[in-house]
Order: sequence, then C-alpha cells, then structure tokens
Amino acid sequence: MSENNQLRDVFHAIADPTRRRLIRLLAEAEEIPLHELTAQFPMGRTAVSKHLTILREAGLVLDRRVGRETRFRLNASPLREIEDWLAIYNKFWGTNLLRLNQLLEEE
Amino acid sequence: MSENNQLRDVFHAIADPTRRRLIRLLAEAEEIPLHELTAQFPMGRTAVSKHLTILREAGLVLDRRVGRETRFRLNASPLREIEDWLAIYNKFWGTNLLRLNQLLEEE
DNA sequence: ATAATACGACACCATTTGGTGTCATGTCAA
DNA sequence: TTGACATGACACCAAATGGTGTCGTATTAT
Repeated sequence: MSENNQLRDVFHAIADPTRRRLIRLLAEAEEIPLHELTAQFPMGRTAVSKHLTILREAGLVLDRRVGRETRFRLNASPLREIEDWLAIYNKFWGTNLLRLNQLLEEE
Repeated sequence: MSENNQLRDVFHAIADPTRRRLIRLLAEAEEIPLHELTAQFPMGRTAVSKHLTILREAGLVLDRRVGRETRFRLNASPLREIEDWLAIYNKFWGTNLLRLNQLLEEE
C-alpha cells in the first residue's frame, strides 16, 4: 500500500506552466505517448520528457512502454497534499479584504 | 478594485518550503516584522527578505514600514487560484486507484 | 551625540532549472 | 532486410534560483 513514492515535492512539480499543461492534457485522455504530448509544445522531445520525469517522481504521472512508445497517464491523488495545505488558509480568504481595508485606513 | 497585481506566478511562489513556512508563520499572527521572521530560519536576513519579495509579487503578502521595521502580513486570497486549479482534478482522486489496478493487471 | 538596530540595495557565487543537440537501441512497416 | 520511428541516455549551455556578505541610511535608545 505504498502510494507515496514521492521523491519530488508535489508543490515544486506543479510550479511549472508546462507541467501543469501536461497534467491538463493527461486529464483529458486515458493514455498519451510521449511523441504525441511533445507535439503539443513548442519545445523538443527531450525537454518534455524531463518534465514528465519530474511529474513521475512526484507521483503525478504513471508511464509504461507499449511497443516503441512510452505512454503516460495521470495520477491525480498526490494533489491531495496541495488540497490539504490549502485547507489551512482558505478560512482567511474572506477576512483578508477587511484586513486590507484596515491597513489602508491606518495610513 | 484591482486585487490582481500578480507579477509572479502563485504556483511558483508556494513551490519553495521556506516560503510556505513564511505563509504559515504569517497566518498565525497579525503582523510580523522582517527581523522577527528571519529569527525563525537558519538563513540570513537578505535571503528571507528575497523570499518575502517573491510572496509580495505574487500578492500573497502585504508589507508596510513602521518605524525602522518592515512588517508583513498574509493575504491568502491569491491562493484561490490554486484552489480553482485543483477543482478540475479532484474528481480524479477516487478513480485513479482503479486505474492503477487496471494497469497492474494488464502487465 | 552616539551607538545599536532594522532595513534596502548591491555585488557576488554555487547550484538548479529548462532548454538544446546527438548517439545508440529497440520496434514497427515495407 | 532495410529504413523510419520513438525513446533513453547522455553532454552541454544560458539563465534563474537561493544563498552569502557588505555598505549606506533611517530610526530608535542611551
């Protein structure tokens, strides 16, 4: 039951726009091979592959060889860590505009 | 009503553990001066100040001079962007263990 | 008046990051 | 069997990142 093979920080993994777009693409399909993912980006195959490696090390992506291609699929569950982290702060969302007003009035 | 002065990516801002700890510290107090925040970290004042600048540019922190100190306070609302982004994927959280099983059975 | 404090603004540096290109290898098609 | 395709595994590079130390200045305390 070792769902946590996280060698990489999930927060760091989702920090890059390219990696977030990869996640988005993988959410829309079951399984996508590397060359097909690469076609969606203005960069080379090597760069996309590196981003996918980072996602894999964060547990956000699974990959398997099928013939000569490597197919990737999304594993969204590590995102729960982000959700948990956010839960601490979303209670501040309402109050902070008030805080801002207080701050401006003090000046 | 320009709440979005975001020069920096919020995802990038929360990617660093030091910056997440700064957010945590600021959530626990109303207002904390730089030197007091610095005392909580194993690094120098300059480094902490740089992290706070990144948080400020992401809109996550507000600062004001009071006498000779610069006091910081949390503004959590930009975190809503993260929450919105997560909302797209948390519907996958339940299904992915099934996917993983399917994958293992295929092998 | 003097000294200590808190800070911003630098210059500086090692490491990481995000990209490139190339080469060797396994796989599929003709 | 020959050639095109898809990939991994490098070597490589510029720029960003996350630290450091120092200097000058405004503020506070003595």
